[in-house]
Amino acid sequence: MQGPGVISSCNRKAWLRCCGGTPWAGSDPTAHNGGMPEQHPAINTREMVGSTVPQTISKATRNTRQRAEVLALLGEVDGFHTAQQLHRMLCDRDARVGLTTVYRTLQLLVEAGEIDSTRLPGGEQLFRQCSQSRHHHHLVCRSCGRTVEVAGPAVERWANQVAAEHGFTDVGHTLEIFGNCAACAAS
Amino acid sequence: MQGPGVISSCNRKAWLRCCGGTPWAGSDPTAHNGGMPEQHPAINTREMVGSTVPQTISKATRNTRQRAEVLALLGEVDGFHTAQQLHRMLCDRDARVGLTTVYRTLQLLVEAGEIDSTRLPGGEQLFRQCSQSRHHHHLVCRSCGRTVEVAGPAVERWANQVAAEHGFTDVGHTLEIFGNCAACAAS
DNA sequence: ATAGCTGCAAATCATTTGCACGAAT
DNA sequence: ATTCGTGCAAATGATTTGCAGCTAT
Repeated sequence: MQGPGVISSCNRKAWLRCCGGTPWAGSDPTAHNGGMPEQHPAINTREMVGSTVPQTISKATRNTRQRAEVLALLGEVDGFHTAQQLHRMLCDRDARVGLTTVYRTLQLLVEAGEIDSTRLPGGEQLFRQCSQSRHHHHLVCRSCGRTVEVAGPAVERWANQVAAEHGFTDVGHTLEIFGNCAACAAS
Repeated sequence: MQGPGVISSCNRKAWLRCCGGTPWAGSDPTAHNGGMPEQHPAINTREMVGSTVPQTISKATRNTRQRAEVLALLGEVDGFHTAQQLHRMLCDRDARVGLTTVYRTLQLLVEAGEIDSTRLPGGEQLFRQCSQSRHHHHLVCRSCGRTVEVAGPAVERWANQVAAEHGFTDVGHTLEIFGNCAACAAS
């Protein structure tokens, strides 16, 4: 049943089936990383910093403890995490925030443009406090989740141009690069 | 609750909530297209043809009627469709194939590399018989689903280079361009 | 014959929603 | 005081799986 190690969309939900680890663990059968201990928050790098992220949700009218908790956590962890993971982390630090609230807060933040969200090839939504306000993309390590924000002005231009050539307007795009980072390759 | 018309990840499952239409219908609040009649298979264009798609699933050992039906349908419709949509279409043409089988066949095809699959910003998986065997990307119309396969050698190089610069190996990437096609913009 | 298929029903799983209660303004 | 936020439980909806029966080979 296990498909080849390509970046295909097979093995769908299988990734998160192991609800404890990072969503990347074991995402690629060919990866060097078999299984890391549970509750191991992904170690990430942020190479293009730029602190522009406020400590309150602009759109929000009320500042509650749980929102503060979520915001605080987002400020501490780097890299992408699923709502479930973030919730688990909150539980681990006894932050007492309901899963529902985590989802709702995350959604608010995304709408407010204060956090980034992508999707795992498997379809699960990932969230990350983004340091850049401009449009950018991510280079994500398949095994540890280490993330690098990359800007690709050339790509933006190319995408817009291609779209224009075909008569498309209101163009937007999604682009993520996956790979194994040096650290993981070395280990 | 409605955010701006950007390609953000809000309004998640709301898209497919209306189980009858194409997943694109109403995907963008700012789109010109309100709601098209149900069961309206997306009209698509395929600009980079190249018939390399066999009529049998290579990996499969047995050729069953239902697989043939799925393959046939895939050969007729253009553009991306969800498994559910394809199944509905099969029902409409009295092809009598179970939803489960559609899912299983589609998965087989993806694993065999005979069809393409992407995800809607909302997370649902889309399938499309791809005409190019090489790696390529898609330019998808947000309202009608019209799809153009585009090759972006420069992007491939750029992605690989960026990844390499950061020490990443086994690089892969996903890239989709969304927009409103000329036809939809005109209507 | 017989290993694969198929499809129904039931199971998963992430995410959403209804609703009554608690908290921020 | 109100209105908004919270969280539990239940609902949703796409996708998967168990399993008994059917069918290509």
